[in-house]
Parts: sequence; C-alpha cells; structure tokens
Amino acid sequence: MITTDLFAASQPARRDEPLCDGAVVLRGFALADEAPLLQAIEAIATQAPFRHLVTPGGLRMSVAMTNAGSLGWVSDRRGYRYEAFDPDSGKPWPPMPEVFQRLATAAASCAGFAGFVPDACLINRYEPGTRLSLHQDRDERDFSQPIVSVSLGIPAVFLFGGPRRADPVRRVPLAHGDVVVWGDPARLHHHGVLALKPNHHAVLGDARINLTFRRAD
DNA sequence: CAGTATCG
DNA sequence: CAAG
Repeated sequence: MITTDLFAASQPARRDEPLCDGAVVLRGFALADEAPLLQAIEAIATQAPFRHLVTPGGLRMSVAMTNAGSLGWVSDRRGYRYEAFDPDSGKPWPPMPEVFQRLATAAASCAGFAGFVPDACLINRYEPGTRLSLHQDRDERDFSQPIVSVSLGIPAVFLFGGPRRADPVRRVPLAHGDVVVWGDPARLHHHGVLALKPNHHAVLGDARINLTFRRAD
C-alpha cells in the first residue's frame, strides 16, 4: 500500500486520455526520446527526401511524406499500397531506427496492445495550411495490429471518428510529444488532421512531423 | 474521398 | 470573411 503510493508519487504524471474503446492519447509519451527521434528523422529524410504523393484521383496531397522500415506507404494513380522500394530512388526505404521501434512498441503496450512490432513507419511533414482529410488506414494485412501515431513540432487538431465516414468526429488537440494509439475495436475508425494554423516550434521550425507506425505485412 | 469546391 |  505504502510502496504503491510512493511509486505513484515518484512517477511523472501520466494523463492518458481514452478516445473510445481501443483508442487512447498518451500525452507527452515521446518527450523522453525527442533528441534521438529528431536526429533519426533528419537522417531518413536525407536518404529518402519528403515528397508530395498523388491520390488515385490524380490530386496532390498537401502533406509531404517519406518512410522508414521494410515497407513504405505510397499512393499514385494506381492506388494506395505498401512498397519495399522508394519509387523516387529505386532503393529500399531507410531501415526503421531502433529508437522508433522501441517507442512504438512501448506506446502500444501502454495502450493495451502487447507485442506490437511495426514494419513500416510513414513520416508526414505538415506546414501551416497542410491538412489530411478523413480516411481509414486499411492497406495493412492484419487489422488486429494497432496504429501508433507520434506528434512532433507545432500543434495540430487530430480528427477521430468512427467506422463509418458519417459517424461523429471528435477533435483532439495534439502537441509535441503526444502519442495516439488505436487498435482492435477502433482499428478502422476514420481519422484526419485539420489544416495547421501558422505556428512555430523551437526545434522543428514551422513544421509538424508525424510518425505513423504500422504492421503492414 | 489520404481530394476540392460550394454553400449557409 | 474565416471557420466548418
């Protein structure tokens, strides 16, 4: 009893915010790994530069993307899919940094998804005005595996809806270091990001970087 | 429809 | 006219 109280008092205050059954926001979860995370992102962007993909409808996405891991998410006129090779360079995507994998596995575990080992990390770069309309992540093989989303840089408003597009949508402000995890009952829920407001972050400048971890294969 | 344009 |  006393040991429990002492333990609780010695831990940083964790304010986990459940969004619904199967989805939770872990406030500040990535802050401890901020420096190595940013260094790894910079190295990845050097090998596989951010680029604007085109939707199957032929429209340019406002968010700039790259990938790390054995598979990377891509979109073009042929559709959405995962590819082992960067279409721009013909080379494999940069490998998943150890700090990425460790963070994703730990966050998933905290959210109740033990044994999550991502093989793909989609890296999205937002600038003021960038948005991502409501969609589902449904290009992966195993929907029993969760999605882990890490926010870095300037804040954004995350949209989290339900399994049907017309379902009510919650607005969730996300700050530097916040992590969202959604899985099993909420794995196919719609989600998106409102257009970013003009803002500045001391380290990342006028940008938000989002890491989205998936088990694609 | 991982999009925009148009409207109240 | 910006936000939704």
